[in-house]
Amino acid sequence: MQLRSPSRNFKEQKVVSVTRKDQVYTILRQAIISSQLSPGETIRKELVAAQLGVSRTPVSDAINRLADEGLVEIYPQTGTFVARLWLDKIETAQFVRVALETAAIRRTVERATPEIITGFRQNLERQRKAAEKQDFEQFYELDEALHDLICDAAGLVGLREIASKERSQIDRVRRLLLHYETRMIETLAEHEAIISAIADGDADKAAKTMEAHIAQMGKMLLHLRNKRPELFGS
Amino acid sequence: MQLRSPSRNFKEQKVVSVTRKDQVYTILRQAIISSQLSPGETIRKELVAAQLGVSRTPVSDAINRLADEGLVEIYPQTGTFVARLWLDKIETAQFVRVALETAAIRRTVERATPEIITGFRQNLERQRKAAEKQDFEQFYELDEALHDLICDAAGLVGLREIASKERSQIDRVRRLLLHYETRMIETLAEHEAIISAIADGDADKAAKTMEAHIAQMGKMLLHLRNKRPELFGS
DNA sequence: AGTTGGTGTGTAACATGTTAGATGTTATTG
DNA sequence: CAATAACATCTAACATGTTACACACCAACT
Repeated sequence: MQLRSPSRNFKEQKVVSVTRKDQVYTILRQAIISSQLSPGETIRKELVAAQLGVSRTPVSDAINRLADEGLVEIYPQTGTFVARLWLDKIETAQFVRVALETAAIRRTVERATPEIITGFRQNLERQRKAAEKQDFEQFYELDEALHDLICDAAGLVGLREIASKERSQIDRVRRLLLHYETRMIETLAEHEAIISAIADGDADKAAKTMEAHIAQMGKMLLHLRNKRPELFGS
Repeated sequence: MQLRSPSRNFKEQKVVSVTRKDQVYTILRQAIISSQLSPGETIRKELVAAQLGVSRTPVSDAINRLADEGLVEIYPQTGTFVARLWLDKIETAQFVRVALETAAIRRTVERATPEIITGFRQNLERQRKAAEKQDFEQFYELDEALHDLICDAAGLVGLREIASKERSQIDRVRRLLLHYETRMIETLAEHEAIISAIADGDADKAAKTMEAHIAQMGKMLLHLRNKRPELFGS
């Protein structure tokens, strides 16, 4: 018997081992965030397991992780549900998002190389095209990608993952809002202002613009609650 | 058969259902953060299960959660280890901590009532006593509690849990540092400066002071790596 | 001696069986 | 008829059995 300790031989945490629970997690998360599964809807582990052709174990593991993330609510011995929208939790998520992304953008301003700026502008160009085509889904994906790019440009290992996780609540709300109001033109203008500020090296302006950009969602949220109260909790 | 949907009848998420996996999680987390389990050490699920008198399932669940939190490293089909210290991850955790806590303190300044300020000062008083007694552990606990109090005072549901989770890496490092260097006097002074700034309603000063306070840890970290390189990864 | 390939072992991942408890329903009682 | 208690049912939680795979070890070959 040999005690194996972590050593250099390990394929250093890069093999993003795609276990079944990871796959199930990704599928369910996507389904929840995209509102394919509605807030409040029941999730039957056994059914999910059958549909995906796996046993209950990886499904349970995936759901536990989603519960940590606040995307599902588990009531012990009773049932599992897609998390409803809780205004106070969304408020906290917004706060965290603003805090992280404004801080990240300040670092990004310090570190942005011409190549990185070019990457931003390419994304903006594609956003413009998507906006012209009225392709909401595509525009939304590019929006998320841009925020990820800015996070990455801050040059901190794992920051994107953390930010993305904390953003999941908000991403879900935004998807729901997509069907009611789009603001694509305004959003695009805001993105352009942010990138310009970064290109100009103006950290304060970039942060301020980002903050205002993120804050936009608040008003629309109340609008959604009036139209679809069943999606909300408490 | 009746489809149960989440309703008001539920003991609304307050019964912090203490399942076994939660208990195991708490025990292991505490053991890791307190360095009772050293970075790099092997964790044998079966052994842990036997020691705690439970089956492998709740242990696995707890460890999965700890892996999400970055406190353990799971190598599929190979083994599970207490996470080693990775400078780049700690750097990211520091960044996140600064971002969240400076943002939180700005809100706290706006909302701090006399009662809340009194709570802060009571904590400081106990810190002073602990410092006089050279009671490192007690002082450290009060330190964490103060940061939690400030988070709570920001008035955002769940913020403390998020901040606490993102802080776990750093808490672990601080515990290890405790044995080498204490800085209790200086730390106490920094805490007092932060609270004074809050009491004065000076948000900028409070945030600046907090940032400087958190940044202190950086230097000591390199010191630790020289003394205990085996705790570090990469 | 260093490299390569086969083999054994131990572990996480996965599957499935069992238990406990929360809730809805029905029966019972005043 | 309302309140309450017994019951049925469904689900997550927990236990345990099985499989697949990563790594260590060793032998054979260059």
